[in-house]
Amino acid sequence: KSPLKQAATSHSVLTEIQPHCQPLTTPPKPKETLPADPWTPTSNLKMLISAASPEIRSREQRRELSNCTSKVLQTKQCLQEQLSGDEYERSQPSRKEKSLGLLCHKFLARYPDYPSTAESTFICLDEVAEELNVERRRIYDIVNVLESLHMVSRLAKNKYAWHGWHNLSKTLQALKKAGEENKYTQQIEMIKKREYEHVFDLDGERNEEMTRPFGSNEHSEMSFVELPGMEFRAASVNSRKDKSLRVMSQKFVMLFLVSTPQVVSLEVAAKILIGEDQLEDLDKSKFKTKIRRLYDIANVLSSLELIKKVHVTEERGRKPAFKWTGPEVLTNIPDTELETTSTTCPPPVSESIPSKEQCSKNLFPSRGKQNFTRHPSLIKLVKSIENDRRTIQSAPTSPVKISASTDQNLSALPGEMEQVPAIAKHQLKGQSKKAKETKMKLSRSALECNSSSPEVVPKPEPPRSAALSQQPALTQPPGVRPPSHSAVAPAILPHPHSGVSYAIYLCPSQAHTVTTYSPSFVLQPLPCANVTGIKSINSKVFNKMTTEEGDNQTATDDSTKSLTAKERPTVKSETSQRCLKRSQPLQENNLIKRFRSDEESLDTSLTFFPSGYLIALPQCSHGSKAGFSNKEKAGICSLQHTTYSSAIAGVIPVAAPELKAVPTFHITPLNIMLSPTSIAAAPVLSNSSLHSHNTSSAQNPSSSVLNFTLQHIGLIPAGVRVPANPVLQHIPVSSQPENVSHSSENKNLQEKVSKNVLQLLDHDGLSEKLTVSLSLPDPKEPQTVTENFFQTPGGPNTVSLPSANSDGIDRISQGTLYIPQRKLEVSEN
DNA sequence: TGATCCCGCCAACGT
DNA sequence: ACGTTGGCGGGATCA
Repeated sequence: KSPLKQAATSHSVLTEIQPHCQPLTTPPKPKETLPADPWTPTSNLKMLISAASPEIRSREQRRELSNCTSKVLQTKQCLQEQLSGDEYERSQPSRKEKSLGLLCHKFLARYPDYPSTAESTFICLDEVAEELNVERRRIYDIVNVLESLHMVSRLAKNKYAWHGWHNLSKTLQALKKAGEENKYTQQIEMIKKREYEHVFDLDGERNEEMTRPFGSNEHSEMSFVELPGMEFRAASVNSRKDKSLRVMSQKFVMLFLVSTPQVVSLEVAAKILIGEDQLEDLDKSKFKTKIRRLYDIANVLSSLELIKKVHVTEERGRKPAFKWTGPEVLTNIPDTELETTSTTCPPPVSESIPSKEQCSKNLFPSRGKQNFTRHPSLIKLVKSIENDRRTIQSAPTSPVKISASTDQNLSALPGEMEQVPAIAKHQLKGQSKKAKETKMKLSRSALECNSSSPEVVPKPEPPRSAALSQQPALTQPPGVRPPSHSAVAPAILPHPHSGVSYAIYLCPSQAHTVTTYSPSFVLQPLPCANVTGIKSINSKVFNKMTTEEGDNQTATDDSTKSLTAKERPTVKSETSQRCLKRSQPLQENNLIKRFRSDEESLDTSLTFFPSGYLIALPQCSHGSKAGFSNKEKAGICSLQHTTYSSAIAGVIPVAAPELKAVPTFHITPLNIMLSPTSIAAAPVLSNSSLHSHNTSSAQNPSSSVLNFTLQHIGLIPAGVRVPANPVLQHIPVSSQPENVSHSSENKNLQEKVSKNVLQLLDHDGLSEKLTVSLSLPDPKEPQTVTENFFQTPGGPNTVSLPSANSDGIDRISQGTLYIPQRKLEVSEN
């Protein structure tokens, strides 16, 4: 039966959070107080084995950590108790300490992230429940969600198998596919639209589409998505049927995977999950219940760091939402490879380091059997990382609940079974500073092996990254995104002033839900994207809607802007400071206030821009692997800070600066959320440096590489090829003149910039070109195109989207791309 | 307050 | 009949 609330039998160190210092409530069974791990009778043996297992050691570390924090909590509680006299019972286990999320962390901590595939790790629900000291009911909640991700599978009653993160990549791909098939993208838009109309339109006429928005509802009851090779196990004992939570969880995840700003509000999710087939009777209580369930799911997903809570600010006000922070999921991967290729998905806390093999293999994620020669520098890098890890994990450990066979496997296949300690980040939040330091130190060591400047520029980062992320981003297997945005960002952002050219590729499939920003306040007189030329079928609706929204948003925009500007000072760039001043709005007080209140939570309001990819066409590494200079880093950091959402979209693990040593493309996902402010205050670099870089750029990437890259990440279909260097192509840009350069000095740059090509690709692979006229950057601000692009909305720079190829525009108007000027703000916390 | 979401009743199942 | 699962929603907490 479910244990009594207070039946405090601490079997696991992990349960130490449970206050044992409360005398009144329930006399805690003083029974087993031995701190040792009573895991199993063979624990001694395991202990010996684990001495050699890095995995175990790291596990131990993690546990220590959580121990530490929990102890703090404990003492704190005890103190409280003493101080307040008899505050007996209840105040103790604060509600938060019993949260599903925390529980999930504990749960996850029990198992290796990447368990041996040879031996199964089993989960006995009873045991777990007992050891974690919770009712079994709660474990079900967790397990059900994990099951939906195929991280566990049911073997028999009360018995599950733990798979860890092995399957996640595949699962997500499957889910994404399912989501696409289910037309979730459209559904989301539908809901949003409906909602909008509901608010702003009082005229009836809404019900025709309300009832049957999506023509094909044949499926309508999309059931549990299973993985090939996974299902048999489940099938053995699983009497499918309900699985509501599981299915709900999957659907929820799908929503993230198919929506372009990967942000899903609870409300929308609930509506879709409720009514996708059934008539939309806005049953209040049903809705409420759904929301409750979604919270449950979200808590687990959050523990997995697949999502993160944010808030979207829309016309309606702040709405709870969640943002996908999990790995980017590629779509165009053939099923065959889906099944055979086992891509690894790194667990949240990036403490695991992929093996060399993984690293190199994943460098070119999921295109299958292609064999790539590892670049020497990469090998070196990986090696040093591995060394680092060994050092880090050299601490002795105590036994862990893993089957002995697993352990042996681990030692037999070092580097293969990387596991990532899941730290109870919740508990660590208060110690984010420390964590950050640790993280920085570690990342630095990694950076150093790359010979780049050791200075790691501290940057504002979301609180969530307080989690100990002991490994630099570059250690993440490609195709997967490290949990911490900051980790990836540097890589995503191309050298700020290298004079590199970029091609912008928009992925139409993502363009559906793209939102853009409509500047309506003084400081941004120029629209960032002039899409008026696009005559979309839907345009009427969206125009109307977006316009109003834009107006409504004005106030928010201001504050947003200020906020970002305020943060800017972190950037060590005199020029940027100048810039900042220039752009600093009058409402400084306001800003500061706002900033202060949000500085912890990084409540950055951001604007989404059309998704796509910024692909740097590097001048082949300038001969040296010269890392970012401090200044550069600063610039990068600042940028990354304001564009953190792009991190999620990381398709290619360009992440590590190290990779610069390898001639490669920097592909920056343009899942950009820009805050107008950041744009205005973007760092400025010296002209000279720009020019020098420009002139020095001799080599162009071979077109084959480019094509490969594009194909690889699914931007273009296999057959299609694009010119190696768009910059070399002269494409007349008509709209350019409007965006007047402020100085002739900049002409060169301007020309270069304006020649960048925006390539829109169709699902079918029919690609059309659109030239993007990237306006000339401010003469004094010789940034790369990338930055120009970033700055566009704020500064004098503008990007005119549909400037040339009318054909392409038409294509867009077919419905593949519309850019509602809805503004979406996302803030953490 | 509203947003969160813990708790545990109890029904549907499985054995 | 009894144990497992897990839907569900009241109402406690949190912000």
